Amino acid sequence: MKLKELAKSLGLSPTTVSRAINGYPEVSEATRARVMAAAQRHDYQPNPRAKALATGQSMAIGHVIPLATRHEMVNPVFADFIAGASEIYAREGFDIHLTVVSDEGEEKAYRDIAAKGSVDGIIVHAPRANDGRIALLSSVGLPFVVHGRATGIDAAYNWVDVNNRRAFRRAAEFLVDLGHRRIALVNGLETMEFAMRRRSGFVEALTARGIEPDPDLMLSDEMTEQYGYQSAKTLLARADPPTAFLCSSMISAFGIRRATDEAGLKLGRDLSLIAHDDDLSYLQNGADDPIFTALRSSVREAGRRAATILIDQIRNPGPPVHDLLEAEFLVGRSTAPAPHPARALNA
Amino acid sequence: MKLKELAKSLGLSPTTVSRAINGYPEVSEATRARVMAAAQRHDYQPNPRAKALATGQSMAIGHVIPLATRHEMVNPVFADFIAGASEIYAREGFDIHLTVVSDEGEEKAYRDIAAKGSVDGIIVHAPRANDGRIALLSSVGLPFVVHGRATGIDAAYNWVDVNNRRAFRRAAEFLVDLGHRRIALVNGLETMEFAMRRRSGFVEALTARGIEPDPDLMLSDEMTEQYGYQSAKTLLARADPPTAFLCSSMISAFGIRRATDEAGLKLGRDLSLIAHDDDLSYLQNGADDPIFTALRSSVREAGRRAATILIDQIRNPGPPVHDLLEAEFLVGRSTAPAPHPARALNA
DNA sequence: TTGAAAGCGATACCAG
DNA sequence: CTGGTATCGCTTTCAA
Repeated sequence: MKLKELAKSLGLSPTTVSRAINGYPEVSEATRARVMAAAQRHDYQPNPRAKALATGQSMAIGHVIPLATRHEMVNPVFADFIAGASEIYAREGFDIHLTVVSDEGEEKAYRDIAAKGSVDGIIVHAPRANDGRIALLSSVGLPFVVHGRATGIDAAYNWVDVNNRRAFRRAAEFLVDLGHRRIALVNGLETMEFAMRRRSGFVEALTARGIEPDPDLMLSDEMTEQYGYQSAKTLLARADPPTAFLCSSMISAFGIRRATDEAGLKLGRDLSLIAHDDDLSYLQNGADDPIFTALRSSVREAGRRAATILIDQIRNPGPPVHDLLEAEFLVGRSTAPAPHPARALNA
Repeated sequence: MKLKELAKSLGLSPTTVSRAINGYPEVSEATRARVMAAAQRHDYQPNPRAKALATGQSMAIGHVIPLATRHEMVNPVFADFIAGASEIYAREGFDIHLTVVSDEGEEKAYRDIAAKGSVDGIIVHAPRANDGRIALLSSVGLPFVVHGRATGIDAAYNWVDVNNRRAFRRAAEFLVDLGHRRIALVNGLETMEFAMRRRSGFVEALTARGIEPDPDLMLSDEMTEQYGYQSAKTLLARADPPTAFLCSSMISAFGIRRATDEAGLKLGRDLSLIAHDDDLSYLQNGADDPIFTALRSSVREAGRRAATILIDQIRNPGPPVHDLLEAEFLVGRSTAPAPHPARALNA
């Protein structure tokens, strides 16, 4: 069913029908009701491409997700973020236009999307320091929101981020307060902004507590299971192994768990976790494992907020908006002060 | 830059320029070269919506991913599958149109997509038995490929699937051959086709080896970490705990590992894994942890194949195509016959 | 409050 | 081989 047919079947002009459907005020309520009813009855769906061509609005949001070829699997965070965003999109009538690019192809991908005008706005995932994409998008004038932040950018831009620095500072403080002195940081690639922030939160905490951060205990790489495993294995083989791990991803954390397993150690559950919940209460009861639920709720919420901001920017462009989620990266599951499992090695 | 402008700048008609760019034969090679050069120079990108409106082809593939609200995180399999598919799409010039729907909204989502004609084809994820989506899509005549299979469908349709039954049969056989008699199946929701197939492979293997499958040891639910944890915890608390686990997802497997950890057991690495590799060689060397790489390569390959089939169907509709990937679901990492860790409970 | 007609940016038929 | 023009389905002035 197309607009013209609908119009004819009602004895009206396409103009009027279009106006009725799109809620223009200059249509009498009587005709509007008639039109709406008929539209319903015939299950009329306006052709989005025709509409887009006429209005210049595509009612679509682009998500470009970078795929490091070394990644063993796609970062689940992307999916959860998108799930959150799509709740908003669905409500507001936007579609998701997904582009998966390898690291090299990234700039070209953005350029193409902008040139083709296939979307009204873009979500930028996994920003890096001095990220060229931000300048690129600003220059083409396509609204965008960054999931995360990029330092080294002079222009203001929209972003949504969780409070990574604060989360890691707290996590590290927590470990220190449990009595740990040698804490390993198994971090993500520190070309990524979030990893840099996490590291600095970590260092801040140690320094504030009078502990000299040991560079040998601060690792950085793509966060695979393999990476967590190898890192932990290597670290535990040292003469002075760490007694706690602060890790930047659950996937890598599983690798760490495997390594401690193999070493015959029982980790004091010093596995890392991002929690949107702001307090440590679950650490005390431990009834539910909050790793996944917390991660999800945090990332989804970020997706929702980013989508909301982006749509708002599309509808009425204004000054950039920031949104810092007070998410937590919490540590461990043990209710008692953490044991120093590594001592078993030397025992 | 638009076609008309490009044409004018070349002193040609839009018609000719369009023909040159789209590779029509009736253009002299000289003009074509001129046109292509100019297009390059001006970074001309045809407006996809105008093109779509004119041709009736949207050059987009729809992926509809269902999101059970109970899921703690988005199934990473979707992302990896899409990553694989998008390799093909990128090459062939298709875009991805992503729709995330909650279980209830699903049928409507498909109906809308079909009615709006925003895509040239659809990938159906996570089919269920007697899946209504298949009849729906067949009836509207939109090309589609199912990732997985659905029984109870009379019409023929395109699908790509890994050999779940065979994989689980083999996995179970492997465990039996290691000496296990009480093997738990921690399966996915058995309303899902793949889970049903896995279960039947499992049962087949036991039966063939003269072991009566114990219904109490066969669990089915959404595959969360929590589910794996609770299942294992409950099972291990029995008077006659299982000595091995066959599990349907790595996420749940991590939960199982946690439970065995807590029980003071050292799993004989009876963790489950999908591997595209067809032999068991890595079980002997164990140098690398193949869980993630194998999963990824298998699912990505499925994505690639599905995309290939779908695009082919779009271009020249023909009889349905099946593609059964010979992926493996393998068990454990131990090179020696598995210990019976559960005995420790009774010791 | 309604309608006629001119776009939006491409494709494709029909002439030349 | 090249060009004029109708067309795709909808929106949006401009007139009535």
